Amino acid sequence: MANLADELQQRQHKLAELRNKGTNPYPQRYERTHSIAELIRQKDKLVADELKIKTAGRIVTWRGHGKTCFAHLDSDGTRIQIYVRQDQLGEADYQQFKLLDIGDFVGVEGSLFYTRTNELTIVVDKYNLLTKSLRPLPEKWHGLKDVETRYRQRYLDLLANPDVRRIFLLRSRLIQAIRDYLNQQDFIEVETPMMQPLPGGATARPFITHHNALDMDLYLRIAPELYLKRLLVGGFERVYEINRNFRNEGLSTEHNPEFTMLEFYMAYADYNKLMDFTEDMLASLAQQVLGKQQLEYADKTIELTPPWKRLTMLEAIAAHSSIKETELGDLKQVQDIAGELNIPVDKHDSWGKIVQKIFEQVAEPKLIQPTFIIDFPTEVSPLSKAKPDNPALVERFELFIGGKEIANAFSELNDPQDQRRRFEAQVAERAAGDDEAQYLDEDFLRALEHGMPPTAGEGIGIDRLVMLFTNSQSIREVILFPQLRGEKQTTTRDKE
RNA sequence: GGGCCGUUAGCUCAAUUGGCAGAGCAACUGACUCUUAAUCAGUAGGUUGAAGGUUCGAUUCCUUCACGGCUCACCA
Repeated sequence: MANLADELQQRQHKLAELRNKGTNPYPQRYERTHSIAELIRQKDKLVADELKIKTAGRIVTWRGHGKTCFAHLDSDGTRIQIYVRQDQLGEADYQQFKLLDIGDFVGVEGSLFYTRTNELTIVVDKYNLLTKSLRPLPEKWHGLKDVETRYRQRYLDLLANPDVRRIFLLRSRLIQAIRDYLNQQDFIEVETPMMQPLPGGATARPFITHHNALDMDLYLRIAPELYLKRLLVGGFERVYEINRNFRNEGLSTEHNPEFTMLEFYMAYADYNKLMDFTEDMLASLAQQVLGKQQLEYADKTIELTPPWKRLTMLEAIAAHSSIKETELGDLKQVQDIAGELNIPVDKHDSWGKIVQKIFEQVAEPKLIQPTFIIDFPTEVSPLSKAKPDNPALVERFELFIGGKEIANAFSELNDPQDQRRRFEAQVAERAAGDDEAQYLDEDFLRALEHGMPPTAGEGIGIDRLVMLFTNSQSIREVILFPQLRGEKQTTTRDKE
């Protein structure tokens, strides 16, 4: 009795035996007087008054002693010990109790006391099986370490590894705190299409799908941007959306094909205002969720207390290399520099694109403390408003923390004629072979022609933010079910 | 897609130079009425990721494949 097939069979036999004795192993409901967490909170009164309680949980440990048994029940991450005695239950019920396994859910009735070793414990008068478990849980002491199993069977990971549970609790609290923060500032949360006839608002390869009844191809969105801006045209002045984007790109420790993005738009603001706003928002979130404004990330301490450093992209390159700003003036110069740095450059790459590549190579990984990189090349920012004094640059920033890009924001381009020219430049790049260049969206241009107020908008990668807040080195650690290759077909043995 | 590393019992891990595949926990049987990584005695559990190859002999060496991790490229 002990390879997996045998153990599964063993548990099936116990299940059948319980059924034969009239036990329903999967009853509908169980009325508790207290959750386990509530028992612990109210323990002083419950012990002093010797009150009868009913609670429920999953059996996670088991120590049998002949005619008594100790076990721990877990409910929603909180554990309590139970003490089961044959002289309390009677022999028949006690023998049946021994048919239970680690992993089963039970409801227990009894009262609280302290053991000799001073552990709060329920002495059980009566129990009910609530769910029979047919597969063994991972081992109690070493837990579950196999990364593949952790991701494929995340429920086991959550049961076996308390730190994993904490990460996803924190993720939930962080997202709730973001909603609270924005709602307090008069933002409204909206939902825009995930399936779009044209994938817009970012430079990325999309997933494509097909609607049968309409007989049309649709793209899973790579960004909600163009729809959110239509809402600004429609008179909503502060909107945000927290939802999934889909990009058909490679996977890495920082990229999952579907990822969660916050985008928000603020009318009458520009990118300078958004930098102030972002500093305050992230520092407030850290204070609220972590209780402090410092992050421990990869052996470094990150200080989120504002103000944060603001550097133009050209200044950042100069600050982190021996390149001078004046050496980045024209296309030929940056092509030469890229060549010296062994940065692969495409023949038709623009000045702006090469400058961005140089920046990513020499400066980006060094931006550990929060840093706004501002004033991007216009050529790589087709939706951003140009700087009034220099049309080669736009009012755009990206926020880097811990060497990762966390946010991307700009003064939104609301001049429909300029926007049309920018789209046309993208179409030309696409024709030249860049399959990530953006599409010309006539419907969006029509909206802009009706008038969008001056607006600043920002996107924040929620997964990466959670990585920072939880000191996680891989995006898979903060996504419950990260994308993996298809699993091998389950073996016959495994199905038994 | 490229490079490097990994895959041994349900879980966590061993196995010397190529020489009988092992331990702890989990499981099963028995003992045990305050244990808590319960204890004690015993039992069982393996297509060493898959398929080939070299060899008297392969967990070990070689090839191909699958899956995972890191990394490079692409991106956020």
